[in-house]
Amino acid sequence: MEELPEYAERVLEVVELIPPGRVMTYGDIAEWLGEGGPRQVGRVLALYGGGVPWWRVVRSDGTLLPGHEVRAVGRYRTEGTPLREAPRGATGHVPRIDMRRARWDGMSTP
DNA sequence: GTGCTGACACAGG
DNA sequence: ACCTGTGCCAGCA
Repeated sequence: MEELPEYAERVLEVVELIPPGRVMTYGDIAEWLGEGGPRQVGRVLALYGGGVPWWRVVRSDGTLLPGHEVRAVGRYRTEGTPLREAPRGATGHVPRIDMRRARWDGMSTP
C-alpha cells in the first residue's frame, strides 16, 4: 500500500478532477489547494503523477513538458483540448495550449 | 547549517 | 518568439 503524503494526495485528487479538454497550471493547483507552491505541485507529479492525467497540468504559458510533448499532444487531440496550432507547415514545431480557452479554474464542475 | 536542484511564475531585454 | 535573471518552496548531499 502506498503511504503518500497528504499533500501529494490532495494534488493528485485535484488533477483527477480536471475535466477532459481542460488544463490547469501548477500555480493554479497550488493556489486552489491554498498551500505550497507551483514547484511543490511539480515535484508531486514528478514522483506520483503516473496514475493521474498529468498531461492536463501545464505551465502558465501553455508550454508542454519537455520530453513528453508528443504523448501529451496526442491526448489533447483526442480530448479536444484547445491548441494553438503552428502556422501551416511549421515542421518540428510543437503546438501549445490555448490557455485562454483551456484553462480550468475549478469552478465549473464537469 | 549551507548550498544546489527542480514536471514553476514573472519581468526585462 | 526566445533567453536570462530573480523569487518561491521543499527535498537532498
